[in-house]
Amino acid sequence: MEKTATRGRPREFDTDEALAAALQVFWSKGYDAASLTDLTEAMGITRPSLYAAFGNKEALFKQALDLYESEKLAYVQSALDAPTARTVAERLLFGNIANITSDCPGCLGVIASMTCNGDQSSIREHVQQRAETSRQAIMARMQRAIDDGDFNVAVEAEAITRYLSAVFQGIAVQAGQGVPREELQKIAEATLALWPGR
Amino acid sequence: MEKTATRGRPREFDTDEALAAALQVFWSKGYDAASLTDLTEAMGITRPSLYAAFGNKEALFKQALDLYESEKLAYVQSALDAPTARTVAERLLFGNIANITSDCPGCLGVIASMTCNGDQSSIREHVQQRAETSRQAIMARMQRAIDDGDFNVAVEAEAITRYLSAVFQGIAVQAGQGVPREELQKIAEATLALWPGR
DNA sequence: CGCATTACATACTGATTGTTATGGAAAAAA
DNA sequence: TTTTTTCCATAACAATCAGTATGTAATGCG
Repeated sequence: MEKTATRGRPREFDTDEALAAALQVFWSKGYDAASLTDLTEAMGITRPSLYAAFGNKEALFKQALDLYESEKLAYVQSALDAPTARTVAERLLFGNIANITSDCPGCLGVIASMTCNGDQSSIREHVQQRAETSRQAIMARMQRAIDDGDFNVAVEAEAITRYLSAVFQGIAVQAGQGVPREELQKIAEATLALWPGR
Repeated sequence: MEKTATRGRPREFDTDEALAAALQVFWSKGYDAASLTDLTEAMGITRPSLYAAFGNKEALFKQALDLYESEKLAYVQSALDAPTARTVAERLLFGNIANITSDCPGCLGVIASMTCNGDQSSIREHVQQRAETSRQAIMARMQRAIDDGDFNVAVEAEAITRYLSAVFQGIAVQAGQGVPREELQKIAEATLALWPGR
């Protein structure tokens, strides 16, 4: 733990605030398009301070992603705790919409996974790995729902999960295109209206 | 028409081939990430030749988008000609998957609309305008299907169109993440299994 | 106080971006 | 052939990118 090594000149900015500002930038622009100038201006710090505090751009992004997950994606856990497959889907979709339309349009996960398609890009792998973790959790929940008899037609856990993810991601794409929240909610409502079971 | 103003030295490359190569690059990398070096190498021409033949990067992209629409999106028209709402959806979804998994993963429209989120970026507007045109056509088709009694539940044309678009885009996103074709097809099959009507 | 340590501010690095100026090569028109 | 027009090849352009070297200011410790 490096809690209080308060020797030398103290920092003039709050690390958490700066990270939140960086998250905002990454969220609205994506990884590649977010330049260090954009970041430092939004964070209110200089380049050397950024590197001293966060390492480099990639490390900063990963820390911003941590913040994003802990702050913005609490609804995923809430969804997993829902009693039936339908309510799981309901919470996921509407939680996603609320999350998406809160500050900036679009979903950071979707944005980042498409934005940085350059070469090796460990960022891409990193984002996808996190998404995969969530997907596995949702799929396990769907399997339990199948065992519980939540569905009134035969479904596979993986297929229904990928289907739900597709609607989820499509909503994020359309949000990024400027589609208003009410229309996004209609997508979610339509999905739930077609949902095969309780 | 500027067909044969064959005065002076003739071109040493085929414009259509070069444009097809450029499309390939834009498709796999997106607009911003596709550098002039990437483009000229893939096209087999030099930078000045590119600028003489196509104008600049933005104009090249728009011409590549024209080629993309005419070559790859024929299935949209085919889908609009389908007899029922269900078959329209079927052709759209499977046509999309076939298109997506043919050469490079991902959908150029989705990729481009998310990739270039920088500032004004007329590219973004351009892509979205084309997508909007397709969406309007699909929505009109869905309205006709409603009038024809294709649906067995009450639906709005805009809502069902946006829902279908969301699945469509979600499939493209997952394709870009490397999800194999069979899984994408399961998404389409699930969507059709839940489709409310004929 | 003086010293060590840490952070800030300015300005720079080398690489890469899209775009273009310059000079030579090739082919039709004179 | 000479001229004219268009193309290709090399190399440069200014701007921007991520990342740093350097010097100074501010703190805690002795």
